[in-house]
Parts: sequence; structure tokens; C-alpha cells
Amino acid sequence: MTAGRTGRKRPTISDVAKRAGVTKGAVSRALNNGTGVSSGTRERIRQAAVELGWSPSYAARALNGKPLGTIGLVVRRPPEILDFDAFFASFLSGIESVLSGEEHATVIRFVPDAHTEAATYERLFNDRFVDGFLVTDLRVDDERPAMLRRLGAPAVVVGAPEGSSDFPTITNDSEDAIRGLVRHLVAGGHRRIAHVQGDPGMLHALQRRWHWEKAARDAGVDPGPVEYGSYTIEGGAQATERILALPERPTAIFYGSDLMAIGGYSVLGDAGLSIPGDMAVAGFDDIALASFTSPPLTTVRSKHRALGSAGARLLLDMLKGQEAPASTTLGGELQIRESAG
Amino acid sequence: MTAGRTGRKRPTISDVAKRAGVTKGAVSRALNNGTGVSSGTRERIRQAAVELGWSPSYAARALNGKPLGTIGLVVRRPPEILDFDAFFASFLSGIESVLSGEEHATVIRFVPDAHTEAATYERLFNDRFVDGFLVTDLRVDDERPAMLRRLGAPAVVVGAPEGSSDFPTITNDSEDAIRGLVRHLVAGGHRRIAHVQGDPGMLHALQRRWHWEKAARDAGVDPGPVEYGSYTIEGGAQATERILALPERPTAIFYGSDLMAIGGYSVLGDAGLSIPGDMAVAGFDDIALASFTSPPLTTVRSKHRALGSAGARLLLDMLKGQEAPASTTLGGELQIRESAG
DNA sequence: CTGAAAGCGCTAACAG
DNA sequence: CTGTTAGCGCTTTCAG
Repeated sequence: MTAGRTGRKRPTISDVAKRAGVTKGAVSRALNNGTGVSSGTRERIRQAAVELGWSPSYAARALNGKPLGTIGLVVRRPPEILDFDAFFASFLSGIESVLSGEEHATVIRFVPDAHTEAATYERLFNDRFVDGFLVTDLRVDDERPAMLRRLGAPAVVVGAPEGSSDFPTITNDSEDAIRGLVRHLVAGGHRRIAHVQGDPGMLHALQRRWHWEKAARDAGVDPGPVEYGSYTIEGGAQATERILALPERPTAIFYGSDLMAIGGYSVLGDAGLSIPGDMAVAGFDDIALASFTSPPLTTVRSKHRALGSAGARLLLDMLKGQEAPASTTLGGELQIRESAG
Repeated sequence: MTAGRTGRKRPTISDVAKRAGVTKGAVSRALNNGTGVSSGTRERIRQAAVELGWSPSYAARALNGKPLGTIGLVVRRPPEILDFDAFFASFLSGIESVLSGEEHATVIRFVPDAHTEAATYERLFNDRFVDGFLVTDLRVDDERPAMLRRLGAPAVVVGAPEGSSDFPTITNDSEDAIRGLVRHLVAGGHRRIAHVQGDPGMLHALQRRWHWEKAARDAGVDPGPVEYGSYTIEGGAQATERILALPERPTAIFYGSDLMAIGGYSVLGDAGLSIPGDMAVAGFDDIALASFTSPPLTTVRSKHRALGSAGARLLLDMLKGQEAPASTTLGGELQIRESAG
């Protein structure tokens, strides 16, 4: 495949040096800084390198504290979410779309608990196995920003509210879209709008809840009951059951994810309630399925892929030494279909 | 966080050695082989290591040809497929579910072309940046098995037919399910069954086509027309248009992916054709959406996650030096719903 | 069983 | 501008 592979082992920098009639040091300088070498020998060295099909060893470079061209993604969630959840696959897709053009690789690690999570960040970076991190799922009192700061690791936080950490942040701001949704509901005569949300320890879940509350108040109605559950069909179904059991039943439910809303559909159906006639329903994410449910689901589209690509792009820029904006915001988009009246 | 972090830098093996009153060599032996050291000093060394919170440097180990605990996944497809395609996100989910329990990380790289693909495999492994590979999307005349063999890289091929390479293979065998589907169609009176498939350069696409052909012949009907397109909604829509333009129109279409089938739905609908009345439709994958389309889509369920987990498990076993079976087969499963009569 | 020493492939500081 | 020299942190001989 590659030219010059005479022996079994790959060529080292010494081979290149020998062939170019210089020393390792010269090769290193020529090919890294491009400085400290006359353009003549530099060319000779470059030649020798391609003839030998040489490329520097990641390990040796890492041992000298050089960046490897990798970014780390450590995820403290069960790996199944890649399969179920709307977010991660799209997010990853966004990341890869910029990395693939930049000769960078992604190092992914799913971890079960906070302790492993911390240890993983630490090892990955202390050894410069990754050049920096994309941090997602920021939680209330999340210790990662402080730890990463301490490690001196470059990082960008993705999907968290502005100012939630002192790292550059890509924010997913759905405030306007959620406000639009609530207005739509209120205009349709709804006064009691419930909210079903995922893990309240997640900053983005909290944020969406605030937006819903604020929008409700601003529209002159009291925020209805709130239920929590996992971001899955089952989680949504269970939360819906709890809501239906409430003494004062709401007339609309805003779910924190489309999957949860779909779980709601089945419970509402079983209870003989029609959508949106007896209960208006709205989701969040706008997954592919949302336009195929019956009735089609009104939801807030969230730009998962863009979050990934913007995060990756920003991190790459930072790694190149560029100044990073404290925060970049991507807006959500209200998708009105038929489930919310 | 970690105990013993007095200074700014992390402890090295020398620190551990000093604290235990031995030399680096002894520490290395004690903690790796566990041999060549008296159990007394071994314990002392272990103590010192935990007190210092020491863990070996990836880079230094890699430089000595030791495995890092990483497996590589290089994908020659546009990164968008993570978002659209049913396969990759689930597959990755399966991989991660076994890796997360084994302290292994995944190194992912999306590449645009065959040349970059080859170079990526080579660099990643020559430098032992990854311990082995999971290879997917095997193509006709794929050069990767030979190249990986030449590199001496451990690998398991996933989702390809048995015997398609000399690497251990996790096969996704849908022959029975496809046969069941064709029988179902033929029993429903269909004599002309078309097939829409994705990239014919992919071995798995070819394989499914063969299974369909064979099943048709065995059921006593001639295999109908075949159209190719990308594995997307648009790809399916376009292929469907071509089929509808055919002089002898089939009465059933078997699509190589659910997404393609959904693309078919809209074209058929636009043409005023009812499903399954005027045209029976079947898909492949059984994505979440499949049971929500109208009519619900009859399809062949494929075990994407299991493919990932089985592949990862097998590769890990191989890396531990265990003998690997030449081939492991996961069967598909026919999901009869309403779109195919 | 243990210590000493060489070396993995590269970078960076220092002389010349 | 170029060569030489130390290391980076670890593993692995090889003596003792």
C-alpha cells in the first residue's frame, strides 16, 4: 500500500534522518515547526519521509506532550441511550461531520458512575490521550468544569445554559419556542398545562422547565403540575398515569422529550382520552417519528446535530489557539402539528 | 480527587518505586506480570501505587508495544448516517454496552474515501493506538481483510456473510426471515415482487438480494425487478418511482431498509395507490418508526445492537488471547404488520 | 528475587 | 542552520 515498506516494521524518524543525511532533530524540526532548517534540506527531508511512507508515532509524540488529534467524549449514561434517545446519535453525527474533515478522531467512553467518570477524564487527559473534551449533560453542581480547569484541559460545554460554567458553551436555547408553544396552548383555551420532564439533575431539563414556567406565568396561567421520569416511552407513560390520577386534571401536557410524549399517547389512549380533544400533547426534540404518530406530534425541534458540529468546531479552534466566544446560542423551533389543538 | 496528588504533575513509576524502596523495573514487573517479585514487596509496591494514586501512562506503554485498551471503528460513510440510518447508532450502542464494563474506549473515525480509510487503519494500528478493529460494511473485493492481516491487526468482521473473509465474523443472517416474508407475500397471491436495495457494492446488501431471489424461486415465482438507491427516504422514493414507471408493474415491493420503504409510502400515496391493496410493501431493520407508519410496516427485524455487542465481546476475547469461532450467526425476525397484506 | 541499564520514537534545549 | 544530547514513562533484558 504505502511506498517504501521494505522490511516488516514501519520506518522511524531515524530512518528518515538517515536517508536525508541529517539527524532526527533536524527531521523533527523540519516537519513540525518547519523552521530552523534551510528550505533545501527541509525539502530533502520531506522527500525522504514520503519515500519511506513515514508518519510520526502517536505514542512517542504523546509522551512528549504533543497533541494527538483526538477529542474525548465521556458519557455517564447507559449506552442504550445511543439507541433510544434522540440526542446522542445526532449529536455524535454532528461531531463526526466536522472531525472527519480535520483528521481528528473521537475517543468515546461510556461510564457508569461519577467516580469512574472523574477518573476517566483525568487519565484521558493527564496522558494526553485526548487533546480536549466535549462535555455534555451538565448537571446541577457538576464537578467537571472545576476538575477540567484544574487539569488544564481544553473543553467546550454543550447543551447547557449560558454561564453555567466558565468554559465556552454551546447553548441550546428553546425559550422562544417553548413560549410559542405555551401561547399556542393558552390561545386554544388551556389553563392547566402539565409538564413531564426527565432527570431534574440535568441542567438542560431544569432550564426547559423554567422556560415553561415562565411562559405560563407570562401568559397569565399558573404552571400546572410537574412529573419526572426517565426520557423513555415508559418514563413518559408512567408520568402520564400519575398526572391522570391527579385530583385536578390538566388539559394539556408538555413533555420533555418526544419519546415521553409517545409513551403518553398510549396511556391517554387506554384511558379513552382523545388527543388533542381531551388532552393536548406536545413534545420536545422533533424526532423522525414525531410526524408519523397519530395525531402527528406538536413539538419543539432541537438542533442536536448542529450542537455537535458547533461544539466540535469550537473545540478545534480552541486547540489551534484561537480565542473562543464564551457562549454560542442555537435556537429551538416550534413545530406545530395536530396533537396540541 | 485522587489521593496523594501533592504536586501539580501526576506521579510516575519512579515515584512509586522510590516510595516502595525498589526500582522502576520491579514496579513494572510486580504490577504487570505479578511475577518475578516476592509477594511481600509486591504488596508494598501495590500499596505505594494506590497511595500515590498512580496509574501507568498510556503513551509510555504504547511506546513499548503494550495494548492500550481501545478498539477502533473506522467508517467510510458520511457521518450523517449516524443520524439517519438505523444501523450505526444501535450498533455503537451494542459495542459500548460491552466496552463500558471492560474499561475499554472506542476510537471512532469517519473517513471520506478508500485511500483515507486504508491510511487510517494503518496508522491507528501501526502505532498501537488501538488494539484491534471492528470492521463493518464489508464490500465486494474489500481490501481491508488482506491489509489488516498484513498489519497483523486483530479484527472481527461484523454484519458480513459467513466466510466472506478469514477473520472471525458476526453474521446477520436474515435468510429465514426473508424467506418467510416472500412466502407470506406469495401466499397472499403476489407473483411479481420487486426489490429495492442500497449500495450493491456492500456485501450485506448483495446477500439480502440473494436471499430474496432464492426465496422467490423456491416459492415458484420469478424474482421481480431490482432497483438501487441510497438507504434513505429519498433513495426509496426515487427507486419506487422507477418501479412504477416499469411496463410490467409488480404488486409488491421488498425494500432493503425501512427508511426506503417509508420513502416508497409517499410515492405510492401520491400515485393514488393504496397499501397493501394496490401494492404490498415490506422493509428491513424494524426501526421504531415502522410500527407507527400507516399502515404499520411489515419488516425484517435485524439485531443491530446484538451485532455490536457480540462483535465487541468477541474482539475483546481475542485480545485476551482466546480462540475465536470463525463465525457467529444472529438471525433476523419477520415482523408481520399490515403493509404486506 | 532484585537492581541496573538499554531502548521504544520522538521533541527540545543546547552547542557548534 | 545543523548536530548532539537529554529526557518523556515505561518494559524488558541482563547481571548479580
